[in-house]
Amino acid sequence: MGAWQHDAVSFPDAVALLALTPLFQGAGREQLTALAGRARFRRYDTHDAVFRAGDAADTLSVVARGSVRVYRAGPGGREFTLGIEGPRQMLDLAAVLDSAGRHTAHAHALGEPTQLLSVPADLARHIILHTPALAGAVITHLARREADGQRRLDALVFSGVGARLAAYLLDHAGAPHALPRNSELAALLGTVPEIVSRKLGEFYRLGWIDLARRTVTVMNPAELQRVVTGD
Amino acid sequence: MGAWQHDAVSFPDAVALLALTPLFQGAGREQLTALAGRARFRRYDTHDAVFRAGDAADTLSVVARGSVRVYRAGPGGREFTLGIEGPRQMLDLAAVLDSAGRHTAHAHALGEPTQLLSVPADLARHIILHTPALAGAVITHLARREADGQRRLDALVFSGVGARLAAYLLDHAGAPHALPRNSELAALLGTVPEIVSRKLGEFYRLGWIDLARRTVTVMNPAELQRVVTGD
DNA sequence: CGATATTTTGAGTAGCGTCAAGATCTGTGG
DNA sequence: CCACAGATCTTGACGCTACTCAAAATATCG
Repeated sequence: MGAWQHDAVSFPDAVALLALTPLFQGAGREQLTALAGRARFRRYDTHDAVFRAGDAADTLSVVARGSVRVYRAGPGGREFTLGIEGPRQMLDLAAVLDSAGRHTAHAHALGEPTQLLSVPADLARHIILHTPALAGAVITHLARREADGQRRLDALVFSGVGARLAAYLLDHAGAPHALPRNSELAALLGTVPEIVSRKLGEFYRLGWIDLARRTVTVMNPAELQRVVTGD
Repeated sequence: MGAWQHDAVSFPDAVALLALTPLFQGAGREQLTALAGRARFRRYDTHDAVFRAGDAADTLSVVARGSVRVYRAGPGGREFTLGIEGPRQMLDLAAVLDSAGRHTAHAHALGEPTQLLSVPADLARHIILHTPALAGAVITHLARREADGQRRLDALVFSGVGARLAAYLLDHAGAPHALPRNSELAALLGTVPEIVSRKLGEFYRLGWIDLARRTVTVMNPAELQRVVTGD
């Protein structure tokens, strides 16, 4: 568990953060102050658990600094990453909004000292439901996530690791991009680190990507795209 | 495309159907009549397309009779079933509620002559957003679907076809259950018909299920459960 | 009873996961 | 700046699962 702190500066910071959060764009000052009034900052060190599957989803958290990885755990220590949420993103909104909600995934802090702002779930729920603009934003957000989820499902069903890795590379490599560890990539793609290593090596040998000290550059987007599409 | 009809009896029928739809439980008479006033019934024969990926999601449809399979198409004619919606269920709610929405999946009618009630998307959206009880129901619904989607994702990542089939059997076989075609099962589980056939045969030979004329009965739930969990 | 669809089964293949060893990287303390 | 320890990456060898293609068996329906 991470240490948490709540100091005098919290309140204005909380209002400012909430005001910048995409999902709370439609909120008025009144709602923001109500939320901020019961909000608390917490700080987490890298790898601290933010929540675990089975925990009651009684607070809605917004990332203030750092990032949080939400994942499911499988047998043999394998993990599957559902998402990595950075600043201004919310954690497991779905579980929090489902009134009987329990978290169905684990989440832990990544990278830099991570700071989250948490507000009680029932308050967040109440305010969201009674502010049409917020409800609309939340619904749009959940709808998009469902579409994303469907895309991920059929990537798993219809295509192989090579295709999923190629898609990742095309997404994240307009500019040269610092690759995460192979184990993180594997968790993102639904495979194991060894396979990621082999596929990366393969793309490199084909000259489709350049790879130096964990920095990747896409050299041949067209060929990668062909792999995504399915040879 | 299916033939459609709109007759004099439509309106009261539409109000009645909407009133029974789980998602519209929170709607008042006023909202129901507004929706029903612009609703139209359409009838589809088996295999008629209800919508296709890429179509504008400009109407929200509720199943009145029959059922509709929503699926994504992969290479080589393979399909992956996202869901089968029966009476009082809504079709691809997520796409309809995402304002810029286009359908990202295909849908076609199944079984009996299928009848759908469709209301314009913008009207549905407007009414939902301005009725807190409705917004709440929609949000809860989308949240549950996200949880379902996550469960399906990790079933694909962490377990094999055998485990997914066993889970299906345990879900649908309190009572003896009429199995769908192997191709439908395959689309549901993310595999191909041949594998479904083999796995069913295997469970049968082990005595875990009984299988006669496409009617399956679970004989040994404990062993099937072990397969789901992961040996 | 015949025609067609569906299921079953066999045989071959490709992709992925596992295990284990070796190579490379990273950070630390001397 | 170097040496060392621990982590991470790479690579090989192997087995298993699932997919493909094709043919035979069975079921379904008129």
